[in-house]
Amino acid sequence: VSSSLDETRQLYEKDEVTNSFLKRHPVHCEFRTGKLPRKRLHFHEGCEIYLCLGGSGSYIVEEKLYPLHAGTLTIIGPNVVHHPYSGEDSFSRYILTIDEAYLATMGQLCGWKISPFGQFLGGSSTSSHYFLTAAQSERARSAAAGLAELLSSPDPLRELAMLHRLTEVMLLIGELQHSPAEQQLASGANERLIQEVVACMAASYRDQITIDGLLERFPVSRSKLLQLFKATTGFTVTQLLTEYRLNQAKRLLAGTDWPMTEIAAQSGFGDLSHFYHVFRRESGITPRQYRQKALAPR
DNA sequence: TACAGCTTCCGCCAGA
DNA sequence: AGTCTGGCGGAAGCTG
Repeated sequence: VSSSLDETRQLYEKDEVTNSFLKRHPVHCEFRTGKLPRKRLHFHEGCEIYLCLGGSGSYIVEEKLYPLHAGTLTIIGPNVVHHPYSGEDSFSRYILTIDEAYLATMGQLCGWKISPFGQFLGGSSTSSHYFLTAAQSERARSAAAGLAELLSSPDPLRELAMLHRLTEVMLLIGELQHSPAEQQLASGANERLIQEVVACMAASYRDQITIDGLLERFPVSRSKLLQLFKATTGFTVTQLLTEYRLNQAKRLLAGTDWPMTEIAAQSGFGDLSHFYHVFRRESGITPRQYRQKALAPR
């Protein structure tokens, strides 16, 4: 029992990994390959740019489900709930994270009228998703590879070189935003089904949701829904539901001084005792401890 | 698709 | 009074 408790503690720390990266340096870039284990739906500071170079999978970002395959580029705003998933060993990607303040400084230099994230994400949305051509994909890959290499280099001109690489990435994103037709690859019926189910769950996780309720709205066979959902998202239906609820609870804990009864109710937990149990199990600390950590000065 | 068997969840109560 | 843990039984979810 104690070892699994340690594991959940470590999971909580992992949530904080991106934040601590950005504290040390405002830009982080890393290449990873291999399947993604099911982890937490989570949020962190800074903007995340996710470039997929091989294999396929899917990315839950708030209420959206984006398909991932070679040449997809996903941009996620700061503190936006997300979770990438792939069960394939050949899945490879670059993950680039940029500190909010750093982007704001770049924005000042470039004379952006709206916030850098608005500029970056194309308006008021909290995320965007693009399908790159082979040439665009190669540009993004080489810039990301350059960034990753520079991070471990003692080069005195490193910061300048990184800024150069970063500018390449942002120019590409600017092009993508202004390209006339965003070539939305037609997704299959199965994929659309799960996209709609995820959107439905994200919209109503505060209420009681049951599998039967979902089946009334989406008339497919029970086993098909459950199996497809798991294969696509990496979560079972109730697991994802709990993830949405926990993240809402975390936001409310950090952002309000509401009592636990209110936090639990507004997050979709019908029972206070159950809320405490689940929170403890999934994050390793109690709700009050989470609130204290979130409010502590950095 | 239907179902059996197993696991996990959920709401409730009691108590620290 | 508010926060948190433990345990229980029925309900619901999940897998093969």
